[in-house]
Amino acid sequence: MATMHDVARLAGVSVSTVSYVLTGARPISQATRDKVLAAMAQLDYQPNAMARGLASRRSRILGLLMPMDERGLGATETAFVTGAAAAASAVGYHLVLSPVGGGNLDDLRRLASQRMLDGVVLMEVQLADERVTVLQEAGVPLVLIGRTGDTTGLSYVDIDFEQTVREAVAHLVGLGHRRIVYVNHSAATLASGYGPALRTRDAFVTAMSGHGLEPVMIPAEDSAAGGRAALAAAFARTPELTAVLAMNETAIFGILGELTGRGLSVPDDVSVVSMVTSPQVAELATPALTAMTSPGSALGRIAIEALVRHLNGPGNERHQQLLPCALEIRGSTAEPRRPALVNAEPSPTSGG
Amino acid sequence: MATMHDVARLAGVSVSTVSYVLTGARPISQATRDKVLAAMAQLDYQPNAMARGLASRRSRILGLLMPMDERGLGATETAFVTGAAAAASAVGYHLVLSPVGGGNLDDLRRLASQRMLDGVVLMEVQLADERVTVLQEAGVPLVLIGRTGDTTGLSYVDIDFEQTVREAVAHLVGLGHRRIVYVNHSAATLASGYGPALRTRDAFVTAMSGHGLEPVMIPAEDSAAGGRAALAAAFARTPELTAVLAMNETAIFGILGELTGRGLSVPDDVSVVSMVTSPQVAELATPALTAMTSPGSALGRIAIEALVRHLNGPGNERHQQLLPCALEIRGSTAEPRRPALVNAEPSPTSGG
DNA sequence: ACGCTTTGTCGAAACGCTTCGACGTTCGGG
DNA sequence: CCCGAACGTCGAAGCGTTTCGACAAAGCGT
Repeated sequence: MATMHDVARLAGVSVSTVSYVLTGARPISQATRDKVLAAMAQLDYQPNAMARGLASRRSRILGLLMPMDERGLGATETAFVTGAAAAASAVGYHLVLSPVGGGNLDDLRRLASQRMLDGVVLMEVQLADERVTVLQEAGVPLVLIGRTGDTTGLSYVDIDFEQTVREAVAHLVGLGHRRIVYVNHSAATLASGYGPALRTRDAFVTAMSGHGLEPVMIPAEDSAAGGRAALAAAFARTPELTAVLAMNETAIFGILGELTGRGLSVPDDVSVVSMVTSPQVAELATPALTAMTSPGSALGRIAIEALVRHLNGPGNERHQQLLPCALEIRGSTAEPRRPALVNAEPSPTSGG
Repeated sequence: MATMHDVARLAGVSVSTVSYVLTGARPISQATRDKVLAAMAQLDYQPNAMARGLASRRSRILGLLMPMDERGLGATETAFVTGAAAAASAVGYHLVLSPVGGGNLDDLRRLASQRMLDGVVLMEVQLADERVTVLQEAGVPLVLIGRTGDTTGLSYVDIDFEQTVREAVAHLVGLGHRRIVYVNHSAATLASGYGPALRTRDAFVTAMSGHGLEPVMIPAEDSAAGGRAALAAAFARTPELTAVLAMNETAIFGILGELTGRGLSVPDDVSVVSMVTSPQVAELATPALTAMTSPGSALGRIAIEALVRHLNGPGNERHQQLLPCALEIRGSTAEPRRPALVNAEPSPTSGG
C-alpha cells in the first residue's frame, strides 16, 4: 500500500504538497499538480481513510440509522436509502447503514461517541424517541426522517400526512364515496406514539369532517390476518362502507383477501386506497392499488443534503420540511356501484 | 471529548498503561486497572475510532455489501442482515451496510482500498462477479453469500438450492402431483448468470427426472404482471398442471392473482409452493403459502463468524457451507382434486 | 544468596494524514 | 523602484491510539 510519502518522494515534492493537491486546500501550480497526479497513478495510491479522518477530524462518512425489526424494508424505505446514498456520493461522502434497533441505546451511544460518523440520519422516529436525545448529547449532527413531538432545534424531513390524507379522502369523495373506513396501524402502535399513525388518524378525522362525513378508523395488526380482522371489524361497524383507506402495507393484502373472500369485488363493490406506498407494492396486488406514493428517494436526498449543509455551514441552520405523497390512480378505485346511501334513497339497483 | 491522555493523567499512570487496560494486550495489576477504569468512567471516556484504527491497522468494522436496486429487501434479506449484525456485535465488531450497486465498481474499489473495512460480506453474488475480483485484488478479507462459478480459494455461505428444490418437489409429488411447473426468475436474469436461478433450474430438472416426470420451467419477470404472464405461459404449455413451484417473491402474487382470475382455487385446483421465502411474506398471501423458508439469520451469522475467524486466524482458512431451506406447510398445497392425468384416463370429473 | 523468568509499568516511536506558520517569488500599483 | 499582496511550496507539529523495547520489582529454583 503506497502512502503519501511514497508519492511525494516519487514526484519530488513534499508531503504537504501532495496533500494540497488532494484536498485543494491551497493553490498548487499546474506543473506540480501534474507530477503529483502522475506519481499517484503510477503507485496506485489510495489515501488511508483512518489517517485522513484522524488528522482532519472528519470521516466523510454519514450514518443512516434504521431499526431493522420484524419485516424488512419495503420498496419505500429502499427508495429512501438509495436516494440518500446517491446524494451522499454526489457530495463526496460515504453512506453506511447501521441496523441499530431501538433497544440497544448503549450501542448507539458508543457508535456516536467514537467519532466515526460525521453525522447521522435517523429513520423511523417515534414521537418521543430516546435515540434523538442520545445523539444530541453526543453532539452528533442529526437529521430526522419523521418527527418527534417537540421538534424545537431539530432538523427533519417528513411526509406531509395531513395533505396526503386530505388528497386521498378527496379522491374517494370525488368518486362519490361517502362511507369510508380508515385502516390504520395497530392499537399498540398508536399507543406507543408512532407519529404517522397518530397524524393520519387526526388528519382523517379532519378531512372527513370537512366533507360532512363520519370518520371511522379501525386499527389493524401489521399482518395479513390483521388486515382481515380489521376489515371484518369495519363491516361490523359500517356495513354500508364503499371504500377503504389504508396505511399498512402488510395488512392491505389481508384486506384484499378478505374482500375477495366475502365475494366483494375491488373496485366495483369496494374501492381501496393505500397510503404511503411504493409503486412496486401497489403493482403486486390484483387489481393494482390506487395509492398515495411516498416520495422515497427525494426524502433521502433532502435529508442528506440538509445534513451536509449542516456539517459545512457555520452551525445553527435547521431544516424542517414536509413532502406530500402523490396520488397515483390504478385499478382499485372507482365510483361506487351503488349510489352512496347518504345521497339517495336506496335504489333498486342490482348489487348485494 | 476526553482522550487517553486525560485518563492517564487523572489516573496517575502512563498512556500506554491505559491502552493496555483497554486492549488487554499486556497484564495490568488489579489496583492500576481499577484506577484507570474509574478515571475513564469519571471522564466519560470513549476511545477515538479513527486513532485506534490508524495505530492498530484494523477498524473493527465489517461491511455488508448489498446491491439495492429496484425493489427493496424482503424479510429474507432483513433476517440475514440482523443475523449478521448480531453476530458481529457479539464478537466486538460493528457491521455497516453499504448499498454499493453492481454498477459502480470504482466506488467499490475506493471503499476497499481505503482500509476502512476490516473485511466484507458480499451479497447477491453472480456466477461471474467482478466485485469479487475487485475485492480480492484490494486484498480485503471476503465472505460471499451465494457463490461464483469458480469458488476456488473463496469462502462462502449459500443456500443449498439442490436440496431445497428436491424437498419442494418431493412434497408436491408426495401429495400426488405429476404436472408441476417451475416459475423461475426472468430470462434476462438467467442469462446474466444469476446463480440461484440457474442452480434451481438444474436441480428442478434433476428432481423431476428422478420421479420420472417432465420438468417444465417458465421464466418470469420480477413483477406481478410477470407472474401473471408466466402462469398464462405455463397453462399454454401444460394445460393439465396441478402445481406451481416458484422462486420469485414478486411474481408469486401475480401468479396467485391470475389463478384466482381464471377461477381456479388454491390449493384445490392448483397447489403453490414458494421457495426461499420468509414466513412473513408467505403469510401475506391468501391462502398463506406453503414455502421453503430460507435460513436467513443463520446465513448472516455464519458468514460473519467465518469472516472474523478469517481475520483472526493466521491466514488461509476457507469456509464453504450450504444451508437448506426448511419446508413449512401452510395453506397453498393439497392433494390434487383431479387425479393426475398421467396416472389415469381423463375422468369425467367436473372441472374446466 | 544467585541468576532467570514473569509481571507491571513507562517512554517513545510509529500509524498516514492535515494544517499551520514560514519563506521565497512574482506581480501590480503608486 | 519599493511595498504589500497573492502565489506556491516546504517543514514540522499535531491527531489519539497501539505497540515495542526497556527496566524495576518480585517470584522461583537451587
